[in-house]
Amino acid sequence: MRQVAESIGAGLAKAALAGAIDGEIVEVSRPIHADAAFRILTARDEDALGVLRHSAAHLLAMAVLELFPGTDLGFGPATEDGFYYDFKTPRPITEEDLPAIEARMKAIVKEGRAFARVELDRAQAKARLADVGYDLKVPHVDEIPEDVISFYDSGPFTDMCEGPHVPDTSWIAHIKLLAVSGAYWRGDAEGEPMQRVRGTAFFDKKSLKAYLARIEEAKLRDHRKIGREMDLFSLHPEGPGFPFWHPNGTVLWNALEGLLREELLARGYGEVRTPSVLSDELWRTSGHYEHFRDDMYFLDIDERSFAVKPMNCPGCCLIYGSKPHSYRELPLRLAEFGSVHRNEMSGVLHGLLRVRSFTQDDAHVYCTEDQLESEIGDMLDMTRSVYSAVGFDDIKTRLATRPENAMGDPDVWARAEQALGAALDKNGFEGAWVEAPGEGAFYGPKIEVHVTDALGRSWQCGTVQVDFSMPARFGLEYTGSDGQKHTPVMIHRAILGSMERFVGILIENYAGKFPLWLAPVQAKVLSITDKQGAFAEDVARQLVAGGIRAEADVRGDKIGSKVRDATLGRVNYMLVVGGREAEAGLVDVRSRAGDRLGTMDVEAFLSLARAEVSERR
RNA sequence: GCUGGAGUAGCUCAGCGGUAGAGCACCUCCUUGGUAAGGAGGAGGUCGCGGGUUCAAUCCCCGCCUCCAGCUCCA
Repeated sequence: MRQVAESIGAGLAKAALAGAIDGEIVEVSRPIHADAAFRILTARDEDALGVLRHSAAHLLAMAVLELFPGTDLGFGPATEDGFYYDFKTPRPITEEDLPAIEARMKAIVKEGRAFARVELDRAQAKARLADVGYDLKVPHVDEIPEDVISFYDSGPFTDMCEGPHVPDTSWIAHIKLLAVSGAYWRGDAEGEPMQRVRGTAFFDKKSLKAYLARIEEAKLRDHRKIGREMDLFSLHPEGPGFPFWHPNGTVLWNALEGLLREELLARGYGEVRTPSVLSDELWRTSGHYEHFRDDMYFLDIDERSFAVKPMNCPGCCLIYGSKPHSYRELPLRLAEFGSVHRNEMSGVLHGLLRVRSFTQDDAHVYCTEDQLESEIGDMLDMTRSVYSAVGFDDIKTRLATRPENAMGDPDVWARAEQALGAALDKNGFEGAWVEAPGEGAFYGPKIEVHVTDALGRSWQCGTVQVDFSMPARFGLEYTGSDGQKHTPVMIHRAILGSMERFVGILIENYAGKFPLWLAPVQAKVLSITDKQGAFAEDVARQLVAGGIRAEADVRGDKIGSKVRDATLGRVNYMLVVGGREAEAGLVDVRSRAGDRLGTMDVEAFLSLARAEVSERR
């Protein structure tokens, strides 16, 4: 392939880091067979970064083996953000070792060691692994389906690896080791403990720097830190994973609920509330007891066993089943801001992003199979509308299809998957969704909705799931136009997913600098001297009466100090009142960003602020 | 749940076998200053919890709890 690249042009040959033959990515040194479809990858290709990073993982292993002789290797793949390699070293690697490892890596980069592919059979592969002391990988050879097993040699280093790689180590100049952490051989907690060194690599210095800056920026935006600074929420040892919402955080929560309720009303939903504690039998009927009892909280009351709800759907099904239904009522759309509790493993808890009690902006729609596509379409439309209002316009979707252990008729599955796909196509996601084969729930296919935040990070939030199982389990029915009883299809959907998690994501997305309609403190009236104290407080009262969340700062500090505090407190508008303003009954308005909007009367500011709130700017 | 690390004032952190410190925040007083830090004073701590070692433990040891970084998991 290198010759082909050269024949096209010397520039291309130089830029060629890998190629693709019949869709499979390989290195440029690989021969091209007759009639093969091929392309040449340069740093600009999407797949190129993965090749570079996997090569960087090898580079890391080279350095570690040289610095820690006797190290055994685990796996070293590229990841979304970089790469890692798992090691079993004679002595533990610590953070302090990373600079030395990185320096050695950079020295090897300068050597420009080639990645030379060697192909062996199974027995040769095992012998070679044993020879270099990679004991962990020996049994793995038997699990490789191909008969030809490839190794990549770079100087004294060799590794069993599928490839492909960049031509030589000089390509991997822009690297950074980030962390060392515990891992297990093949991710098995019972297995061999290992150490994972993580890092990242880019083709150019600028991208690497930008990535590292993004990590720093993410730390500054950590919702746990901002949550404390803005007094939004707190967590306590008395309730690990159970967030406490403070007044400021509850403002955010209520604003989001308000937004969702507007949409629910417009889209023909009814809102319901169901109890948090329900009898065991319900959870046996729904199937949750069987599948998820380890994650549920149980309690005994009067010799009866109850469980705290881990999901809202069974309760909603009781509402549906409380009376007979006609096909004329369908689709029946029931929404619930439902608080659920799940006993997640202690190690996974993380601020608001992973909790044990959370509130889903849930809804269950009972409909016929024919109505699936239009109902799902409306849900996607609502998703787009809500996300756009909170500032997320970059939305990605995945369609998770029938898994191995699926229940129900495969034809019904196929039709449902078709309906989901069609709904995606017709609602602005055409060409923008990917299929995730086999990742659906056992009871039905689902759509996952991911948003991209201001730092380019992707978060899974919304979900739309078709359920062929639960209506039958609960014996739910409707009478069709034929006079016969039929079982409805049920759709579960959540737009934000979890209110807690979504607020956490929003905090990080905005770095706490919320648009006016979400901001806990929308305006602060700052007095310049004590003489304006009463006026400042009166202005704040007028603002509150006018529907704006306002406070007055009448401390004996200087105006500069008050501006600074309000700015750090992320208050959207500062209304400065000194002698001139108090005299004229005006306020001097300053935005959070520092723009001076001039003096105006309170009514003028109110109408400006109200417009901004109602438009959710 | 597993591996490793951490827990000292509201926050960020220093200290370290002889019962505790700074900055910011808070309170009081002085200052009344026009758009990102005016000054002085004061208050605030069972050094995460429980055991042990010691004449003496915030400090050393053991157990637990919580948090952090990963792993794993996420209906």
